[in-house]
Amino acid sequence: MSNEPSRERILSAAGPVFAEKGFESATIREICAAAEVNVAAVNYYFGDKQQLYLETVRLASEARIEQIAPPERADSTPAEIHLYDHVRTMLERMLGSEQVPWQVKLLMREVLQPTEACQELVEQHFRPRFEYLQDLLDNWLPPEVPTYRRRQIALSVVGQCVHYRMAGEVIDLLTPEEDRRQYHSLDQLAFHITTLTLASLQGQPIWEVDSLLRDMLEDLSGVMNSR
Amino acid sequence: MSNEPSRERILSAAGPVFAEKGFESATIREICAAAEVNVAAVNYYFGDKQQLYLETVRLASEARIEQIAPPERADSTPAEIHLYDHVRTMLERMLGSEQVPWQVKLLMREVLQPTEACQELVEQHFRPRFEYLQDLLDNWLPPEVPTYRRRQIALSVVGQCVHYRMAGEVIDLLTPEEDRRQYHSLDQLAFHITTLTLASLQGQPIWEVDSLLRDMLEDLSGVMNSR
DNA sequence: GTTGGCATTAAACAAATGTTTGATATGATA
DNA sequence: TATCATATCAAACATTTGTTTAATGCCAAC
Repeated sequence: MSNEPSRERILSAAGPVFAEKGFESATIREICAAAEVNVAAVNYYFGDKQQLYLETVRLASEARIEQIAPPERADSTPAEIHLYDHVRTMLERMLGSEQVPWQVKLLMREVLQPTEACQELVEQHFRPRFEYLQDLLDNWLPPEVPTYRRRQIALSVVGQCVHYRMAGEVIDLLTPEEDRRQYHSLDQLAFHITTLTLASLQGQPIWEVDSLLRDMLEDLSGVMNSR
Repeated sequence: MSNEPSRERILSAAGPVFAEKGFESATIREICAAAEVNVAAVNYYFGDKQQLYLETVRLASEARIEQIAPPERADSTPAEIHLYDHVRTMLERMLGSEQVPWQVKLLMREVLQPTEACQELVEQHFRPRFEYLQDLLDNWLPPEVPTYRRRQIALSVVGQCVHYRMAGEVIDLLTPEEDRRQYHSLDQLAFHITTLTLASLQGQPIWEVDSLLRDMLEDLSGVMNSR
């Protein structure tokens, strides 16, 4: 860590600080202290505070996407599993690892209160994934369902996932700790959101879709031990 | 406005400023300038910046809740309509009026990054409404569905609503402006979220629930012209 | 009219902020 | 060795921050 060149040390240190405090409240002095470099280094390497911030956001989104990829599946894998994979990957990117990674906190700030960095973020990362989700949903939607309705359903899926991150602390206050430990694992959240979505698309109540999807997942885990 | 007593003028001015910039980035000087009072007035009336902030959050939640109440319904009104009303009211509180009211922005900040003010907020406002929603869902859930599953379904409903506020700016980037104008009205968003939820509970695909709920709403609007 | 408590004011304070400066060290190149 | 661009440093700079102070204005009560 300490033998990294200064420029990289600053970037590594800036990420968590910007994520935790936001652009305004983060101070160059705190970042430089964490990076063990002189306060003048930020201006020397990046020009000013804002350009350091922009560079940090760029790295954050790339890093988080590359960190967690959806599992590879055989072509014959049923669409239900692909939907489950997508939901679970989304959740894992946002909730994965015991404490929230700084990359996620930083991206959340951009979503909630976009700066210059946001447009790039949407086009490079969000839009492609969102369109893939819409294509997935076509497996169940009859062709006469209009485009705007497809988008709304996809937004519903994303909204359910994002909620556990955005409102995470409030949800924790609303949920008994016992239940949280037991039922808020990545797998179980992904399972719930997938079945609720499938139920509304297939015309079966949730609790029936539950066992269907559960069987599919168990078949898979016989073949490969993902999950 | 100018004849209000200073203390109230400060509170009125502080709301929008805190909402827009957050606690740290908002400055006492800006608030006092907007309120047309001396910089010392905040410390005189509230002690310090933080206590002014706490007071502002308290007022924001109360104001927003009282501003928008769900419509009154006859006892015979079907549960589907009550669910629709609840969803629509939630959406209206968060999205209502053309520009986002400062109260909502402030509460969003608390949800995303809770301070002292958040716990009070949850117990006073969020928990009662959340429990009402869970009770509503019991109309469709068979009694053997466990408590944690009820809560998850309720969280899914809330998550879909909140998403349009939290990620509003990103959703705007993902949605053609034409579609936004045409299909993102309060009524239509509430309609979509309600039917998707009902579909998953009743075992009918969305597009069939659509016409069912639409008929119910039209029956109502014959009696009273809410919506 | 004087007193006394409350409200308001301009000014000052200490601390923290982003940024700049000028000197010093380093290490390759000639 | 001398040269030179790069990298690092402590110190200073000019602002801005929340907060305090001490003086002044106001107005009802006695």
